[in-house]
Amino acid sequence: MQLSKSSQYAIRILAYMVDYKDSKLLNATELSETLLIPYKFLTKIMTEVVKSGLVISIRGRDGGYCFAKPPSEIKVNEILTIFNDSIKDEQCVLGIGFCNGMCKCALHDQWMEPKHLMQKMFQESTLEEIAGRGCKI
Amino acid sequence: MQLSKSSQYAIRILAYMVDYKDSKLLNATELSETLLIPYKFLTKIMTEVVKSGLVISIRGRDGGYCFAKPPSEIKVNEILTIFNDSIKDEQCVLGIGFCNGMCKCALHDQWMEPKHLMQKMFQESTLEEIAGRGCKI
DNA sequence: TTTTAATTCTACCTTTAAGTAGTAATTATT
DNA sequence: AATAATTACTACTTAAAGGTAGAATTAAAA
Ligand code: SF4
Ligand code: SF4
Repeated sequence: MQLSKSSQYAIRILAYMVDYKDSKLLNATELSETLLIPYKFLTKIMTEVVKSGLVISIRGRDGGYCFAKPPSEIKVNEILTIFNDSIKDEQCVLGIGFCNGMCKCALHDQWMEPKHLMQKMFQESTLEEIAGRGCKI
Repeated sequence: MQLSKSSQYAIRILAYMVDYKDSKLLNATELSETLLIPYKFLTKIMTEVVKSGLVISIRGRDGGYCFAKPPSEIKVNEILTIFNDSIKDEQCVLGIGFCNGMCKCALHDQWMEPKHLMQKMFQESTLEEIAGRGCKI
């Protein structure tokens, strides 16, 4: 019952980057050290994030990462989508897979509410919003 | 964002068993075939469920499984506990791990509500209840 | 133009979850 | 007592997630 490490790390990275969105590029070494995320894993993840279009990377000396669009316009769900962790409508706790109106599994009714809350949480929260709360780790 | 296969299967198996709780023992072959769960995996899972004390197994010819206590007294959460899938209070979407009141992660506040709903769902639902709903797969 | 610091690419390694195989132990039936 | 049908045990295999290594590429700065 957790997001994948890739999604977890990506959210933390981008949330951290919000604070520097107008000031400077953040490079992988700095992100890795302050967020305590393995450097090589971080770069692998960020390469995917860059390919998704959320972030721009500048290669070479003095390079780093910055947002491709304002973090106020980036929904958390967009990050999850990159790693295929977005919660789909048909996704079930029990993961049976053939969930339609006809045949629902034993926990279906009670699962709907927390599922929708999580979908809402991910689809409506922007990076800007969540970065404003909590501490920066 | 899903339960482990072990927990998923165990819930389905026990929910199915509720319908036969007073009539007969159910054996692994029958459970495996009707629930489409790999036989060898099913027996492995059931051995753990038996060890947990929720279910009794009768070995040898005409053997099988039956409940050790009425399914109306078995909470879904007891099943999850066997496979270490129970949702702990300190468990986070972002899984950072040092979640205390002092330092909360970016999604903490929004995560609390669905988390509590899921905990409630698992801790309060009995096998009897969930078996009454949905179809038997 | 060389050096240096950065990302990206390709490939691999490690750990965990999921699943399989074979055999031993147990028990009712014949 | 032998047989057949059942669970339990031990060990292995496979697949996926998580993580690492090293070289290639890029671009600023000296
Ligand atoms: S029946 Fe409902 S709870 Fe079960 S798998 Fe389908 S959507 Fe999920
Ligand atoms: S701060 Fe809250 S949401 Fe984040 S890991 Fe801790 S408990 Fe979970």
